Amino acid sequence: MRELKIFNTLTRKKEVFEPVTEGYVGMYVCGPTVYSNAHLGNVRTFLTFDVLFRYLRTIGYKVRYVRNITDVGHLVGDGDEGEDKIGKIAKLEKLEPMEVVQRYTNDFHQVLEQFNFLPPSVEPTATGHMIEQIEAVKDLIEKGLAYESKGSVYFDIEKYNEKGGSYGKLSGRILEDLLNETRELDGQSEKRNPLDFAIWKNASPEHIMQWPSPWGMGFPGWHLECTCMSTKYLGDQFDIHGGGMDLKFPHHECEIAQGSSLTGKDPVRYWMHTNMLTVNGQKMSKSLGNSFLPAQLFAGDHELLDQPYSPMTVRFFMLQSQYRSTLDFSNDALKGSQKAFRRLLNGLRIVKTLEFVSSETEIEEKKKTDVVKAIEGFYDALGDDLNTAVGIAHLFTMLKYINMIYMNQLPAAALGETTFNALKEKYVLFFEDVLGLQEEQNGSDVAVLNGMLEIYKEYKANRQFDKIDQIRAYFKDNGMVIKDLKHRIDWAWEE
RNA sequence: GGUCCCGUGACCGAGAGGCUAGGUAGUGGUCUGCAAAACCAUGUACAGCGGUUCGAAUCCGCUCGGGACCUCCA
Repeated sequence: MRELKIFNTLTRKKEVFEPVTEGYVGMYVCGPTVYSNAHLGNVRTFLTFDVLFRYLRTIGYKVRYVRNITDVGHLVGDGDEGEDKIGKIAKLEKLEPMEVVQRYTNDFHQVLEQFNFLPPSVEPTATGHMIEQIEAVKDLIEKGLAYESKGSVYFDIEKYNEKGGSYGKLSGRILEDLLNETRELDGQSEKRNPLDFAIWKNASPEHIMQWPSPWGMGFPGWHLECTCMSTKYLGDQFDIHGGGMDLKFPHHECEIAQGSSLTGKDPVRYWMHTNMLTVNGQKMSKSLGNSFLPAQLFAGDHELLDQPYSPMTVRFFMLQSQYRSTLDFSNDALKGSQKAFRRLLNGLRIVKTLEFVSSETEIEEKKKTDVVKAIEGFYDALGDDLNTAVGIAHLFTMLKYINMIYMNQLPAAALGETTFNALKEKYVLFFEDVLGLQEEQNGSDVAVLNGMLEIYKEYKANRQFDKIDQIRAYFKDNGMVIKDLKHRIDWAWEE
């Protein structure tokens, strides 16, 4: 098994990954609250873990990837006092809450599919784990770490810390500072301490999402679902927990508090947090109103865009940066990625057709080493805290040799058969399986294209250049170009 | 106000004490009916000012600029 280093938020260091159980990885990622459309910022986070999932499998791990859907309990506005997000939309649009949930769950799935994400192993929902959550609340009360107040139940931060917990350790916060800085909010009288958070909320009669519980009708607190679902499917302590940086505090901090209180174990070994996607240097977020919807991007239908960009272009664009850096979203950057991605994509088509031809040619050691280094470099880069940017740099080195062979600038034999085959095999593996990039279909029929190329050849033999230009124009209109090479005629996606 | 992060060439973006990241754009070349593609060559970039060091984009300090979290957010 190749070594994987992960930057662990808990220790603020890169650590060599060691799974709880050899050969197996349990990974949990906080999924979306399905009350609105997924935007590109959300996509970046899920993309990071999609690539991690793919990479872990590629290097031989058996991975159970759990990504939840939050369909209740996530409140609008401040702390524990707002309305349920889904309930609010349901009321506004006069829908059943489950209709809201279904609509945006479908949207979420559709978006992820467009970006070629692998489905997780388990995709649990909060409403589907009501019993587990109620049991967890009971348990926490019994352990003296939670208390009931007016039909709601709160987690007791002070008790937790008295018993050896250290609330704030993930986000680097000091409890005293937090206590001093907490803003006074209305209705906090229900809590003993402003930092305490709801694990069960009392529901007023008009609240449309509620369930019976020992504390009356109500619904679970947001943080609790992740604790219940992660430990249910991955165990009391599991390997990797991921999410956006903005969930570090308080959401993940609360998960640690709940999880370790319930099981006596620190629930997560490696915490990973993805950085934000920014627009003009500012975080893309729903509340700031600067978010892009994938559909707007694909249609080019946004004031900041002057053309559409395909899902794979965007996927590639995001992979060109490291997940812990902010990534700024701009037209110019996207354009560069589009061109670069098409080059790589044409390389994919080409490499699949290349065959080794043995010849008298001597092996060119320098080039051979170059290829081998690029292949190893790709693995090393991904193994170094998922550095896809560096991985892609190595992919471009591989592309260069693929192109040289294809163009007859370098005989395949100069690399030696083993290296040639590795180049061919790994390029496809890295591109498709690890990075999750793929050909984007536009419905062109390869047989028809090849027929046109035959005609092109005839015209060329007859030096009928006007006809040739016509064919070229036709290809261009369809996003393709004809590659008129010395030794062959082929087509490629226009870059 | 508290905690933390970032500022890299025309643009995007890796790296994190000595070793050409990469991509896009530009320029020159090889090739070509012409193109395109491909390949080759080409940029003395690391916000500013000090300091540590044989050596700093990388470490330390200050200044300027930007951002995140502290409240729902991936």
